[in-house]
Amino acid sequence: MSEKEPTAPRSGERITIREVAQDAGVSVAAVSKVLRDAYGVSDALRAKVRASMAKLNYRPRASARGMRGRTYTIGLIFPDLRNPFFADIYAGVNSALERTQYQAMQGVNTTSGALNITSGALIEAMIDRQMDGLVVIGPNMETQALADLGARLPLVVLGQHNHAGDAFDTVNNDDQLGARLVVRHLVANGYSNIAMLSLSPQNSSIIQQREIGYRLEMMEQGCGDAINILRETQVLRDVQVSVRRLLSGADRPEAIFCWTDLMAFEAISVATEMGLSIPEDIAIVGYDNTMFCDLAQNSLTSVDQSGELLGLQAARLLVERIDGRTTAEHFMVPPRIVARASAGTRTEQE
Amino acid sequence: MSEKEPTAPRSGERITIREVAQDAGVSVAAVSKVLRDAYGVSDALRAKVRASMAKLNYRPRASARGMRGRTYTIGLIFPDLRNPFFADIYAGVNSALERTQYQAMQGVNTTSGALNITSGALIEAMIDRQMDGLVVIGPNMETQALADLGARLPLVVLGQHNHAGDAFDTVNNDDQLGARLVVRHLVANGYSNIAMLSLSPQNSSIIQQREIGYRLEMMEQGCGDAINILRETQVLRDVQVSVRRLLSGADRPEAIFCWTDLMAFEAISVATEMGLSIPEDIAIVGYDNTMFCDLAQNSLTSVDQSGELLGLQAARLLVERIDGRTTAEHFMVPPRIVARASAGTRTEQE
DNA sequence: CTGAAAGCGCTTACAG
DNA sequence: CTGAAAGCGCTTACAG
Repeated sequence: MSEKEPTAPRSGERITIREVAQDAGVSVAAVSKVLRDAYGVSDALRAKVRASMAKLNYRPRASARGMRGRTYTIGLIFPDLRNPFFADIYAGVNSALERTQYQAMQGVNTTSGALNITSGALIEAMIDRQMDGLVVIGPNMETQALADLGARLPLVVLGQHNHAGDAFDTVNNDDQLGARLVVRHLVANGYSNIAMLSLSPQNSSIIQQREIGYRLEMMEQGCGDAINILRETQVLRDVQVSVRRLLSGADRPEAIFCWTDLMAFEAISVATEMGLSIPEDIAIVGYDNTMFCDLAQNSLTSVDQSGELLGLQAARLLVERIDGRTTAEHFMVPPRIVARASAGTRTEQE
Repeated sequence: MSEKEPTAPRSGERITIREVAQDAGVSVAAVSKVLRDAYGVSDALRAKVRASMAKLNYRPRASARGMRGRTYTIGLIFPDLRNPFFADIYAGVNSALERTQYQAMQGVNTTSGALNITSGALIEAMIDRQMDGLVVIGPNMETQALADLGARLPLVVLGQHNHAGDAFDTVNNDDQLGARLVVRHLVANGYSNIAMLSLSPQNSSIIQQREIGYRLEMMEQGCGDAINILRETQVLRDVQVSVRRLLSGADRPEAIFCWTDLMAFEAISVATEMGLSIPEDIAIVGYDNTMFCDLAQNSLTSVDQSGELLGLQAARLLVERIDGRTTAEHFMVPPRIVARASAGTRTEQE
């Protein structure tokens, strides 16, 4: 190799724990202890080692540490990269990890189109790479599969309401309440014939919770007869066709509650193409309160689920698990409706 | 630990190379060779080892491999997660890696607001974790800093036009041509007073190239007098203020070329709020051809830079570098304009 | 073509 | 509190 070293460490490549030990005049084991903030080192020794580490610009190699201990790396598994909501979660995870030795490495689960099953490949790849723990986001996995995974390594699941004993922690937005808030808001604004655009297949407990919330609140608001759940895949083409059919029908609803902003934007698009005005002809509500909701061309009423807080809690819980907690914890964040023009007060038509 | 093993490997935890060797009746070194597809093993031995690996469900540990050889992990560094364009790049990287042993791990460079400098922290964390190579996307780093990084490990830079000898490969969209295409398209559709909304600080060579393309083509089209470049940070608030000022002025341009779709969506929002119609009052063009361009409420004319192809090439080049190539390669993808309503044919006003 | 041995850079018991 | 030795699971020269 013809590599030139910028700061030219004497031995050749990278500074190792051995060189730090030599420089500080202590044993390799002592340096290791300082590195891990382990119990049983004098302040004097710690200071000497710290000084040498700084002087030599020492950085431990995660893979070597992982051979016996931890890699100080946690895996983050996203279901998708297109939804800007995930950026909030990521920010939260990072801010929780900021003052720790942990670093998050992210992977996106490649779901094959409409099938949308979380493949084990990425998870196995992360385990092969010795992740100390995993945060899995919005997985389309059976609860049992998650429990099995949680038996193999520390696991926090974000966006899954089903528990499985102490196998893993969960962090969730209260999706049932979120859906209720949407219905309440619409009813308060004068809408009663409210349809819901949901996801197919609806094996995700998030979807299930939102559907339940929608149903229950519709009934409580006396709109039980109008309950109408349309389930569609995430494929844009399919969504468009579905929405178009819904809006063309004789019994066109007054409002559509879309399970995610991305679908709501599609609904706005179709309505616009059909020459309908929002919310006069059709009110639309989304979920996630994505940054695009604020744009005037969307002005989409949506449910904020505090993605950053969700990510923060998930990372915090995972580090606790890595540090030895073996009982499950479940964190739930309250949703909040953000009102915009797309579901503004209904004005009588004819 | 009270962990239960699902498939119950005899020894306790995970199957190691030693157990495979024992099962196959060969040496540990032989298994290692089969694992690495290394030169010098008989077909018979290879078959035996493969059979044992499959039977025992053996999976090598990346960190152990990394102690002497490779981790078969490459780092992907994104500047941001909010731009859906990056999802295309990610898909391309993954499809290039699909049939290899390599796995991409992704990190997002946390840029601090308007400052937008690629911090070394994430890069160092990736090096600590023994990434075999790095794909850095749209970095705001000096060319020299990239060259230094390339001297430390295999490096491909995506979205940076400046070369530095053989230190790293680059993969780019032809941004200068892309900007030219925008101007040509607008001029062909009847617009001549075309402003450009660019990024500040414009230390990215992508931005520089797009500005150059805009300037040159404006001059060649005889619109040199109308050249007007506005530079704004990525902060939404700032963009809104800038666009509003631009659109309120007495000399309002006929069209705005925005350096990225995200900014174009903001421009559409501001124009909409001001009661202007698009493209009658103001035409708008973006860059990236994000999925949101297709929505009727945006219908944004944009430049497609084939994100997936960019990602694919970057990963391919990186694996070549890891495999020993030491001379630089530079890959350039031609851009393509995608015409939509936001820059449709200009109709005379007064 | 095949294998025994050393070693990668750490952590982990275990002595002192 | 401190350190010498063994070992984590692989790969790498080097013999045979």
